[in-house]
Amino acid sequence: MESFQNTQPIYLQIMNLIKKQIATSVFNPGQLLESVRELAMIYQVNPNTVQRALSELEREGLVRSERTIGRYITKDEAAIAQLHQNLVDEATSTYINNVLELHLSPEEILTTVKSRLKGDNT
Amino acid sequence: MESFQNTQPIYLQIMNLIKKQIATSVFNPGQLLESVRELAMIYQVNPNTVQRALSELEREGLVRSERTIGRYITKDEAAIAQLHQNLVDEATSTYINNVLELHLSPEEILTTVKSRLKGDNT
Amino acid sequence: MESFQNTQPIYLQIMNLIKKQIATSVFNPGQLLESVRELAMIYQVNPNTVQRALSELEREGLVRSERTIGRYITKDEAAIAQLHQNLVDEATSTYINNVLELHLSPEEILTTVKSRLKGDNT
Amino acid sequence: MESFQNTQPIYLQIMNLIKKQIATSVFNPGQLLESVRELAMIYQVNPNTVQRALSELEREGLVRSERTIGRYITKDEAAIAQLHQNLVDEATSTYINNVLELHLSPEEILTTVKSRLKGDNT
DNA sequence: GTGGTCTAGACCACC
DNA sequence: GTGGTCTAGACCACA
Repeated sequence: MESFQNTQPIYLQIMNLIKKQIATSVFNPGQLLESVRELAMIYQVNPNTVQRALSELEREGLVRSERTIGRYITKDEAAIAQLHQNLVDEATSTYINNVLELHLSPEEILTTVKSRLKGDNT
Repeated sequence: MESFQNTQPIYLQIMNLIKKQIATSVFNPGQLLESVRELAMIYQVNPNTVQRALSELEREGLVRSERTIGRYITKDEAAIAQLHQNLVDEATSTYINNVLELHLSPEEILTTVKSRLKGDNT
Repeated sequence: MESFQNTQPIYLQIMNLIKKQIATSVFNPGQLLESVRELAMIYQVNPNTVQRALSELEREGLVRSERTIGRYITKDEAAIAQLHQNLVDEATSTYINNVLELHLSPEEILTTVKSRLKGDNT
Repeated sequence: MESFQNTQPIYLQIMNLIKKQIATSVFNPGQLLESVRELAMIYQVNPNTVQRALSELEREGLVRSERTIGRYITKDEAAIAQLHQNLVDEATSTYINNVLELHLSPEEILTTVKSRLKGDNT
């Protein structure tokens, strides 16, 4: 049985977006993040939703909050590297599961990826 | 600017599910599909939603409706092969865009996929 | 320098209250808890505040939430025993720090506790 | 029924702080206290709040005000000894009530305190 | 009915 | 200005 309506909570979407930006150095280690209110404006969501996303990121050690100042991206570059690796692994797992369900063999998967990487079609 | 709240319409989700089943021969070419009512029961959705999904599939030539009898999967095996190819390509494009955004080089992508295919960790 | 206004967040107070009730078998292992709305009525706070307290307890593994049904106290009796031990240790630490600040020697502390336990004055 | 939001009035917090300092000879018997204004600076609170705390202490006989000079700690060493005893007793009562609520037997309480006093883990 | 999420708006302490 | 907490009220999916 399938479960439709897979609407991922907005705070999780924001978390993942920021994670990606941390992992790809859009936000640099130790950098001061925009304030909750600014991010809420940017993302067009309620400040509480941003607050929750950032609290979760703090719990995961990727962000450190400093009251009366703001939030900093972690300086722990090892943690950032680990985050990056996790994102890559997750994307890869999802992809491979997808194409395995389409009955592609490992060899076919590799061939597909290779040809896609050579021919630079979007 | 990001757009959150990406609830994909249920009829699209059902379309994609059926496409996958056609492409992987869960449904065979020329096979008679379950009725709209039955599919609605199976997927736990409104019959109108199933109806819409099937109409779209018919527009794409993957399903053919025979009034008073029901709906058949297309016998056009070339179209099915093409569908399969499209699904693979789409998944591959999405994946590669994802990891390119994570700043992986083509070589790193290949390495990642290979290692994931060898060590068959879920 | 002292920091006055030590107002502990309500959701933490509720967490600690429920923890104590779990540790002392007011709530039994596996028992179904009152609903968020009921607890909000009982504690005279907003349902969101109760929700937060329970989410934290779930994160600590003391409560398990079952959607459409409610929340259960964990069946993990080892975890409950550990919780009980933690509460005892915390209370003891706080107490001993207090009386050490009052310049009591360990012998005096023991004497005080003993005499308090014999003479059953409240 | 529980009552949350237990913000203890600041003047009470200051009273208790000064009591502790009297009981532990941070302030000596007969010593001249800092002025209300100075204490307000030290504690970062409104002078009225300090005023109220000192008035209460005077009512309890622990402080004596000498107009145009200032406030003195009482010279009554018996009163100070009694104060010290009260603080110890109060802390002890609170602690023992806490652990009794956690269903510890008197023997277990003693064991817990002893072990905590030996292993001096903070 | 249940838990979960989101919004809008408020207040607080800190600086 | 900042982060943090709380309320009131709404909507959703699930059963």
